[in-house]
Amino acid sequence: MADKITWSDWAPVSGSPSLTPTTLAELIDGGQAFRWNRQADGSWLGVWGHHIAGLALRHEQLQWRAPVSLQKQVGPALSRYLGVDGSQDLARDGLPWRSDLHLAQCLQAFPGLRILQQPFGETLLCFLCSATKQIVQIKQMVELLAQRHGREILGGIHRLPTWTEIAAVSEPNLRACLLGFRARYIHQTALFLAAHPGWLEETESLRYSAAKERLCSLPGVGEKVADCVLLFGAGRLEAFPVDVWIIKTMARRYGLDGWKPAQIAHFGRAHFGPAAGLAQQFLFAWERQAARLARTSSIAP
DNA sequence: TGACAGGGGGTGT
DNA sequence: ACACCCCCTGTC
Repeated sequence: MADKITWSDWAPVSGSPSLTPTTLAELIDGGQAFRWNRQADGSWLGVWGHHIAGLALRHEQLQWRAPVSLQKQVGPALSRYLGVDGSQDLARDGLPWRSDLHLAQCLQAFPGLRILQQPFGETLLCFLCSATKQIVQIKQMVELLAQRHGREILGGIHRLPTWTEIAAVSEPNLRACLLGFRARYIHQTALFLAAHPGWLEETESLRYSAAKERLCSLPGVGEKVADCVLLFGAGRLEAFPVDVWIIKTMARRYGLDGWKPAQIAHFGRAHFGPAAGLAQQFLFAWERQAARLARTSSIAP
């Protein structure tokens, strides 16, 4: 399928820090994005918007390539997508790692990890799929949505459907993409967005709290999903999504046993500051890795 | 090897 | 608190 494609040569991603295979996997396949897949040769193939790219590591240096016909647009789009402009380095240094030993440990464990800057509408769609689902399953839904309802880009690879395109799909047909009860939320959201042109773009431009309030008015969007959309799809680093992993990690590493999600979110923003969402990503990566290690070595995390 | 629970990046009532 | 859908994963 993807082998019909003529690829450009591999080239370094300028501005990217060196990465370990683990951190690269955490960055593009760790729950921020759902359309990166490992290929037989160990490289990654990914799709966002109407872009297709390959990523690979050579001696910890990040390399990229693109289908030759798309190469010109993919280059700049990829830099933006990966957030390698340096702004996140400042944000990262501004985190309270000097006084927070656990945070320092997390930052050190995943050097180069960052927040992706994905297309806003697409991020909303992906996180509407995410409720009580694991990454593998979310990827499956998103892939079906793309293959069945999104326009083909190249070589059998499809982009995700736009909200306008989704509005034209019946709820049963959405459900057939393994969406379960999420199909109704996505269908209703699509109808709302179709009836309110410009609503999404306007939401993206609002300040964090106003944007979050608007997102939460959509069916199927609560605080957690809204924060994910604003963090991973609009670069709002102050968004601090609280999911079961963060609840676990805040209980265990910060002594917040029994705290409710809203309380944890409040603590997170107060403790980690304006880039709380970036801190969240490191804590999240750490907790997931601890769980993986525990599973393979049967040692309590 | 195949069937069978159990539970899963939440949201809405 | 519990239903909402239903696929993955770990077990027997």
